[in-house]
Amino acid sequence: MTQTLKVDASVGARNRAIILAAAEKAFASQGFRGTSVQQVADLAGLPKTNVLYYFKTKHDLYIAVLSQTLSLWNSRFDMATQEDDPAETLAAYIAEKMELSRTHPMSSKIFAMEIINGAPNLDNYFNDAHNKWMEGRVAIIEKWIEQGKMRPVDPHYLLYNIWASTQHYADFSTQITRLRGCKMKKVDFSEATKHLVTITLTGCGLDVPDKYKIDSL
Amino acid sequence: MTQTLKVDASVGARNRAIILAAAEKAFASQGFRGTSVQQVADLAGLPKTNVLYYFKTKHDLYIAVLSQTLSLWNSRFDMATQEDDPAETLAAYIAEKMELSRTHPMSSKIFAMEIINGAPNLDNYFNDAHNKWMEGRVAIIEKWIEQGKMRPVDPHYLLYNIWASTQHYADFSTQITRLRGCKMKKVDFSEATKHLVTITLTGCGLDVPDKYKIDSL
DNA sequence: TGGCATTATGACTGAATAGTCAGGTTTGAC
DNA sequence: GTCAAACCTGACTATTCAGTCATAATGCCA
Repeated sequence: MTQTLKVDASVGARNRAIILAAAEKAFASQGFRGTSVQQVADLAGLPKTNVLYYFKTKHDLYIAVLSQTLSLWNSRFDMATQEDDPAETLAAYIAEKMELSRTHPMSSKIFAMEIINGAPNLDNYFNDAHNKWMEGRVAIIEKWIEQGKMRPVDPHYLLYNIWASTQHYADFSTQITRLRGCKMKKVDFSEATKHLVTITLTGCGLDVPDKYKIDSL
Repeated sequence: MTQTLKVDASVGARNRAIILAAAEKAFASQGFRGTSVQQVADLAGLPKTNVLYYFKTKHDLYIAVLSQTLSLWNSRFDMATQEDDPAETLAAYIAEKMELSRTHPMSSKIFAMEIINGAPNLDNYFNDAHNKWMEGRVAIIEKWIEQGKMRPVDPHYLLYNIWASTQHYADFSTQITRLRGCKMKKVDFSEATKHLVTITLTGCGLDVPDKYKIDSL
C-alpha cells in the first residue's frame, strides 16, 4: 500500500513538478497568451497530450503555477507584533523579499503580469486574505509610530514602497542587467539589500541594524 | 498646398491617433499576444483592414505604441547639473514620475511588460541612450555626495528605487485599488508623492522641501 | 494470468486570427 | 471634368493552437 502510493506519487507528482517548472518558465517570459501548451510540453520534454493529461486546460495549468507563486508570499513579518523591533522586523522583511526576487524571479514576474493585466485570476479568497494581512501590518506599524519608535510615515505607502523596490529587482532584471552590463550575482543582491534597507529605514527614522550596514561606509 | 497637406494630415493623422490610443489600451491590459487586431479595430471603431492600412502589421502597431511611450520618459532631471540642489531636483524627479504614473498608467504598463518579457523590442539605440543617461545622472549624484550635500548612497540603487516606487503606482494600480477599496484620485497621488519624496529624501539625508511636506505632520 | 487504474500519445477538429488582395470611394489639384 | 493619390473594406487564405478521442502501454495486485 505504502509502496503503491509512493510509486503512484512518484510518477504523477514527478511529471506534475516537471510540467509546472516548465510552465513557470514559459509564462514568466511570455505571459499566458504568449505561451502555447506545445512550448510547455517541449520544455518539459513530454508530448503535448501528456501535459493535458495532468492539467486539463492551459488555464488550469496557469492557475496551478499562480497558486504555487502565491504560496511563496509568506514571511516572518506575517507574525510580527507591536513588541517587535521595527528596525529589525522591517529590515528582515525587505531582506526576505529581496531574497525571493533573487531565488524566484519568475514567480515575481508572473505575479506582476497578473496584476498588470487586471488580476483576472486572483479570486476573492486571495483578495480577502491580502486585505486582512494589510490591515494587520498597518495596525502594527501605527502602534510603532504611536510608541515613538519610528517617524510617522503612512504605513500603506511604506509597504507599497517595499514591495515595489524589492520586486523591481526580479521584474526589471532585464533592464538592470543591460544597465550594469552583467547579471546581478548573489553578492550584488546582498549589496542592493543593504542599500535598500538603509535608505528605507533611514527614511523611517530608524537606526540601521549592523547586519545591514554598508561595508564601504 | 497648405490646405492639401492639412486635410491629408487630418484624415490620416486623426485615424492614426485613434488607432494608437485604442492599441495602447488593448496592449496595456492584455499584452502583445493577448491583443488581436480585431479588438483594436473594434475599440477604435474602424474595420480591421483599415487598421492594417495604417499599420502594416500588428508588430508595427506595437512598435509605434512603444515608441510613443518612450518619448514620455524625458524629464527635467535630464538637464540637471551638480550645481543644482539635490533635494529640489530629486523631489521634482519623483513628482514628475508619479505624475506620469497618474496620467499615463497604460504607457507604464506596456513598458513594464516589455521589460518583464526580456525587452525584445528595445533596440540598441534605446539601450545606448539609456546607458548614457544613467551614467550622466550617476555622475551628478556622486558629485553631490562628494560635496557633502547628501548621504553617501549608491546612485544606481537610488535610481532603481525611484523608478520602482513611482512606476508601481501605475503598474500595480489593480492591487492598490483592491487594497484601498477605491481608485486613487489626484489628491491621493499628491499624498503618495509627498510620502515618497519624504521617505526617499530623508533616506538620502536631505531636507524635504516645504512643497513636499506632509500636511498632517 | 487476468483485470483494473493510471499513464501515455498520435491523429484529428474547430475556432481564432494575422495578413492579403482586389476592387471600391473620396479628395484635392489643375 | 479628370487624374492621381490617399483612403477604405469585404472576402478570402494560411496558420496556429487548445482541446478531444480512440487507442495503447504500463504497473499493480489477486
